[in-house]
Amino acid sequence: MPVTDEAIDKIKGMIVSGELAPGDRLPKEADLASRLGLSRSSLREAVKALCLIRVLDVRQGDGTYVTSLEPKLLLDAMTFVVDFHRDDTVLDFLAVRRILEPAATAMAAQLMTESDIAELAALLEGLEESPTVEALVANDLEFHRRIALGSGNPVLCSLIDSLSGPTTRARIWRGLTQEDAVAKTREQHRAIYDAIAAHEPELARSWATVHVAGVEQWLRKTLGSADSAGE
Amino acid sequence: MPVTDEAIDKIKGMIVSGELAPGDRLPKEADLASRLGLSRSSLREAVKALCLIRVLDVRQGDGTYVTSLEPKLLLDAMTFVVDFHRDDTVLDFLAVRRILEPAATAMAAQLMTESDIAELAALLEGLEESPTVEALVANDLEFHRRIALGSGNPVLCSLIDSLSGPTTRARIWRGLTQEDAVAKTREQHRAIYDAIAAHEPELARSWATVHVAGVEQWLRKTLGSADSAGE
DNA sequence: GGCGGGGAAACATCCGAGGTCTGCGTGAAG
DNA sequence: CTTCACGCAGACCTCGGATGTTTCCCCGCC
Repeated sequence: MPVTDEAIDKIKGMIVSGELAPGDRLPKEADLASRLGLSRSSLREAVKALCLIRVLDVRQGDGTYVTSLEPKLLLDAMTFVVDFHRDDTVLDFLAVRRILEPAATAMAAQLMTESDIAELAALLEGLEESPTVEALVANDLEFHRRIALGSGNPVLCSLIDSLSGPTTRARIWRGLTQEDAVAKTREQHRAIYDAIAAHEPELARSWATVHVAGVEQWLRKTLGSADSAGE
Repeated sequence: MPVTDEAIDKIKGMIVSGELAPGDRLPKEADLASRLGLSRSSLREAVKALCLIRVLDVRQGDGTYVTSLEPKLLLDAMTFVVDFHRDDTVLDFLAVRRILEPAATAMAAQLMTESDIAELAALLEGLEESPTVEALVANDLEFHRRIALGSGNPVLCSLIDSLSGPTTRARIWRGLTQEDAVAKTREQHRAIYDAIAAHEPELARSWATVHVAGVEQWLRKTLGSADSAGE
């Protein structure tokens, strides 16, 4: 095994074992390198890798620190990974969302406070009559994020957030701006909101299911026709 | 932004844009470095980082290649991330499993073939009467993995697989080997299997829910008493 | 046709030098 | 006494080159 991978494992081990706690500062490059028995160059590769997944945080002129290791932080890194997936797997991701979002929505219907709900309403009201694509995507994303947040489970929230990555979503909306899809989406968002505001978990779950399934169905049709047209 | 991060983005861009397809080979370090306008050292840091999340695959003496980018490969990297989470977030992860596993089990009940089901049965039979902790964990993990695989959705499968990381699971089992928990778990596995074999999605879903919720409840109690005892 | 040797290519590792940024103590000005 | 600018030390950033290791593949031999 390359020394760099070994270094990654060792640093991981130091964190998992508790030797390095969240927020702790690592020894300086030179010291840690000699302690792990490798060169600074190789150590830097290991640190950079752990940096990409948000486990370490290097600050130039200061030092290298262990991040808070909060679920949100670590799962956010997954967004980066999801970006790499090609169109033919989008449906699989959407199917997972179809499982997670209704559950999160039901939980949110039970847990969201009145002020949370008021903010959700403001979000819906804040959308123009004929919004730009960017505004639409941002609003849609924020709406679902607020609900996921309302589930009270940070892992669930981050996961949903990552799965509906900006790239995927933007790509979908780009073709969805036509027709009456915008109006229908708005209606469904409103229905989801109403169910949450009424604290009706099962109703909220159903509307969320309908909503995601609608997107899924539309996407399936679009991809299908694109396939037959393209090849 | 550091040149290394820039390089990561550029390489990512080359892949997402299609300039580099899965399986393609990257230019050699020296060439790519000069093309991206940085030194080999810095480029190597970028490559190493993308390597950790399984986007690139470097083979000494050969070259650097783009991986298949399959969901399984990329989401497997998440296992690495999940390992970093501390005990106090395990419940949140388990709550997500409680959402995903029943759904996957229901899907599996509809989709698994007779030969798949036969293999699942063999797995259950293969467990000794008084298994070691290692055997128990391996068997349990494999049982749930097969079911997740049977859902037909690779993303869902990998996600479930990652969430029930070996570390977490092992830690749970370590305290669960006593008492009648082993027998109860075996019973529930059997019930899940029966429901799948009978192709009864809703029954399978319910048993899976019961199963995961049981673990969740037990863990909540254990963590609770540990907290009150420890502090 | 099969097999083994040898060379070329590419990555792995290390080292050392200069550059840049940050945090913080110091000291003067208000 | 408080505030702010200055400057130093520490730590990371980037670079270029040199050497070791592994793999691939062509070529000659059996």
